[in-house]
Amino acid sequence: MTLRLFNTLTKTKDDFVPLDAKNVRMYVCGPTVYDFAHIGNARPVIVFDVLFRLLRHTYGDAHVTYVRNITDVDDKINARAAERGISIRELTEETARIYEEDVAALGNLPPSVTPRATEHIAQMIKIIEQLIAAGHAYAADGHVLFEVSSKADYGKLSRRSLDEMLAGARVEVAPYKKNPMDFVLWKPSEAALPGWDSPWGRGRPGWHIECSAMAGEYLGETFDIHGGGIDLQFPHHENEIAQSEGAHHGHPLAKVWMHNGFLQVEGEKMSKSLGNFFTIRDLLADWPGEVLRFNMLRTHYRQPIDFTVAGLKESWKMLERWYEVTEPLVDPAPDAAFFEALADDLNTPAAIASLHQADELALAGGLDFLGFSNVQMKLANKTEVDTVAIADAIAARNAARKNKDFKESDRIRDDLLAKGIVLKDGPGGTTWEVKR
RNA sequence: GGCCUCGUGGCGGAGUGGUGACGCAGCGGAUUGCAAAUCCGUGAACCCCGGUUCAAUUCCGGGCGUGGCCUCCA
Repeated sequence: MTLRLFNTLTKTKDDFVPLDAKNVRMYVCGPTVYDFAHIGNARPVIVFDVLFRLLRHTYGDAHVTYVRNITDVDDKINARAAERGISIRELTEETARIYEEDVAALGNLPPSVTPRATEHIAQMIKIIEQLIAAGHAYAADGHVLFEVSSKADYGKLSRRSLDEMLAGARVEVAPYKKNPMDFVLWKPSEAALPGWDSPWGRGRPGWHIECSAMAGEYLGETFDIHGGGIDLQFPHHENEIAQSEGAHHGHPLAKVWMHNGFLQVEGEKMSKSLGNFFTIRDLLADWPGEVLRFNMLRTHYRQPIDFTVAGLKESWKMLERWYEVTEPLVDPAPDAAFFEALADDLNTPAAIASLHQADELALAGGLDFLGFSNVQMKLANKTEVDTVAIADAIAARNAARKNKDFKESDRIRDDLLAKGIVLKDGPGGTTWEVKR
């Protein structure tokens, strides 16, 4: 089985050949921790978690390093902390903790390393010094800026030239910039804001440098896969490339760049003003994490996805049916069709479709492989109801049915239904579930 | 305005130069005291206009529409 991945850099789907099969390396941009993560943020986490699982399966658990950072220094963070009247540290710690809980509830494995930006300031400063030495950056007015014109291939990831970008021309014009497209690597910090001593005075990093620093620290100059949302392609990833390659004598940052598509909600852009803005936490209150995860994987990662309640219901139904079939199995293993689908650029919809044709063992194996455990589904179905009272009612109803007292048996059934309990009479007896 | 993305049946969603996946819903049947659940069966699609070809949903060109980026809202 050969893994094939679509590379945004080349726009082609190529065979994946690791730089070092003993240590396959992947970096995915994590959250800036200033607020709850929303369902759109969940997509790359889930998608690249599946890739992480597939890489571990292929190369061995001990031979894959997956880094997903936490950005805990940012102007949005500063603003939010001031707004809430709490310290920056309190805000970032609280938000990061919630984030970890949320992504765990969605069935994601923890990455190998979860570095924090504020713990890598020294590495950022080092890269900036290297960039200045290499003629890719300049200090001006307390700032350090990356000089985009110094790198001939700037724009190669997003396939746009400097001329094209300037044509759009809505960039911030600052007097200290040589070129309007030059972007900030380091900027001065006033006393009230977080700051670190640097060769350019007390300051704080620009937006993109933290990823270059952390990727370099844990994965080396060049690694295998860099992932993130398509919205990060420009400017974030483009600038990461410029910084890392500029500091590393032009050595490529990542061999394969992968980008997941955008998410919409009920056919519309998710936004607070439209009232269709959902945090992961909101959704977890109403839906098992597995259902949210399954719903995400039913669409190929590069396609746009429309997140709908109807889709969630369908996902729940499919999962539940499968769980009923697979529950007693102990030693599951996915089949070849399943892996072939995943190996083809992470084609999760095709992999899921293969499960409909699979035998029970392969079905259970496929579900397990994709991170579906059934734990939350069971909880969602059994919590906050009186299971003893339900069992009693079922016994009473079955006794009535035996006596052909259907008026009484139907009364009991309707009574339970009114409490949100649906009965199912199967060949093995009567079971129940919570109505949705 | 520039660059890019996507457009498949009621819905979701793969895939392919020629025998039209799969799932959900629907419909028919089995089962059931009646339902629900379950099982079996089943109709239905490739945005528009050109081009290439014996043959296009699939390749090429144009158009229309969706969405994204160009503004440190993923």
